[in-house]
Amino acid sequence: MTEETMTANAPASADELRTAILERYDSLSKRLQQIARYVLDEPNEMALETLAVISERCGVQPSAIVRFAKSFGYPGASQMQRLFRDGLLSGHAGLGYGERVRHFNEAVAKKPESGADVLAEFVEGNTLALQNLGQTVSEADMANAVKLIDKAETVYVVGFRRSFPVASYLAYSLQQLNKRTLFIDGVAGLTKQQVQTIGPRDLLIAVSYHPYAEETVHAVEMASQRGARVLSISDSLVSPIAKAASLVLHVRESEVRTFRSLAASICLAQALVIGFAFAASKKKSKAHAG
Amino acid sequence: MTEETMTANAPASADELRTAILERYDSLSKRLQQIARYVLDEPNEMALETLAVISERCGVQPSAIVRFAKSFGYPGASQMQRLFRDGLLSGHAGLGYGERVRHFNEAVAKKPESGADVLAEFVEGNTLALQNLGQTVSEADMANAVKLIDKAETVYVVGFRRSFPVASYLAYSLQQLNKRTLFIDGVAGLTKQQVQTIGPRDLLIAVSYHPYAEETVHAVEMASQRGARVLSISDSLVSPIAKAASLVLHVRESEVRTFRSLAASICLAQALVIGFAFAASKKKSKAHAG
DNA sequence: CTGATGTTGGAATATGCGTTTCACACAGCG
DNA sequence: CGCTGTGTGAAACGCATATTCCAACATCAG
Repeated sequence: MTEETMTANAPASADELRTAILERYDSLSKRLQQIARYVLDEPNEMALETLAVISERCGVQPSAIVRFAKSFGYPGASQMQRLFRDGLLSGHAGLGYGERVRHFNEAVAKKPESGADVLAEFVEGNTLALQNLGQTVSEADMANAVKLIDKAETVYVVGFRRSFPVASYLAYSLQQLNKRTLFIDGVAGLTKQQVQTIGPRDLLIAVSYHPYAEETVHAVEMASQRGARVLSISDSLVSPIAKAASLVLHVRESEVRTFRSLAASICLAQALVIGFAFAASKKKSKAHAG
Repeated sequence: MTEETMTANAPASADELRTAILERYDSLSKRLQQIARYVLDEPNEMALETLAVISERCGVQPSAIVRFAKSFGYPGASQMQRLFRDGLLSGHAGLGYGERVRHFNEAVAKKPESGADVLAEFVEGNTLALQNLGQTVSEADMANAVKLIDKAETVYVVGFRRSFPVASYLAYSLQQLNKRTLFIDGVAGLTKQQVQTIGPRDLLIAVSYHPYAEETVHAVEMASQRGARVLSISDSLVSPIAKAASLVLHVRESEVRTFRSLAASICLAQALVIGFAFAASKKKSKAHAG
């Protein structure tokens, strides 16, 4: 039996497949060895080129690749390709990120109605969102954001509804660090009046997610008009608070049963604050020395 | 001329396309803007999912995506997808797995001076905290907490300083779900007066971490004296707000460079809210049926 | 209100894909 | 030398996909 279709014990990750190939390499036929080499050497190509392209690149027939995949227990070559795609998405964080995302979505798709393991879903979803955050927000963005805070004479913070917790955290923490901070909390309907005091040397940190609160959008526009810098934390690069911003930090929150989370945003906010804390302390010690 | 097929000056890289979208975003039609947002926000999906999947994810017809691509000068949507795939490749370009791990470890080892290092640490720390949360908080606890909320006539929510974001999130979300909620926000120093209205059929949700804010502790004591139930979210089972509580949800937050996080607490709060949402909707439908 | 212009959704179409099939090549063995 | 079983290549198949097309719809100027 040359082609055993035992889907059961097929390698479930790119790394597992790699080791499996190395084990069985000697027992493979010449052509299959040729493919094996290519699979080991060019995981990227395997991930996102079509079978036709791959087969041409390594001088093999498409059917041979299908045979190769089957000999390792996959129903077809596509399923094997998926492993490499998942690996590509995962970056260097956890293994099998892509697969976990898919698995997670599938699990959530069906309605268990248990209500109790909602927590488990959130833990999983937020974990994924955090991993994603670490990968999508660049070092440069963080550095620039910290610089914006550092240079500002006064930091204004605004965020309503769902964004309010994030904004309040930012305001509270910055104040704790002795940064001159004004939290636009909307109490007594004084939002506009509070924003109107912003000036060209100040920074407005605006937090808003879809659907974007009117007050926040207005605050951003007003701050921009008055010449202040704007740092936006949002879920889209084209959100109403992103256009006029000097810098946009893009957060993709997990969404569980139509409820979007905030854990990733809180995480980002906190990283921002602490990044600023270190920058500030460094500057201070430098000033003392000089 | 709605669809000009000018392949000549189409953006040649993912970044170019991004800026091109941002430029022309306002002049796009509603549906095309919807797609633009997705393209900007989910480059990974754009890279390796099929048109059918993408169109479903952002609630659009496949043909609309083709139109979008054509409006930016591509002959079809596939050509646009290629950009993102190439970008994905260059992003992780050539880094072997071992090399990536090494790079990551080096980044964590050195003292954090730029923001991204801090972010990476937080992502790691919060991930662990989330996992821990999933393991330590039992289903029974969650179910009981939900029951407490469900039975309460009015839910009072209190939390100051670092706990304020969590409390404000709880208050906002419960209110959204049409639960009668009173957020004790401490505005105008009316904390005591607000708590004094609590009664035996009400619930106080108190959020507090070390060092425990006086006002929160007082609020818990007062609520307990007045015969109300108390649900405490805290970092210790013997904290001042735990003693008098009907139920304590124990959250162990991650601590990075002496700054404690909030991601796990937010996660718990959200799970709580959604657990309640399901319980409420189930109850409602049951009432309708009976 | 009306017509013109641009936009949208969904069925129809055609292309390209992965997969299967089958004939052939080749080695092992009687 | 012929038979058998396995590996291989090329073409055919079926299918999913991207794409096209057209009718219905929204928008807006006059």
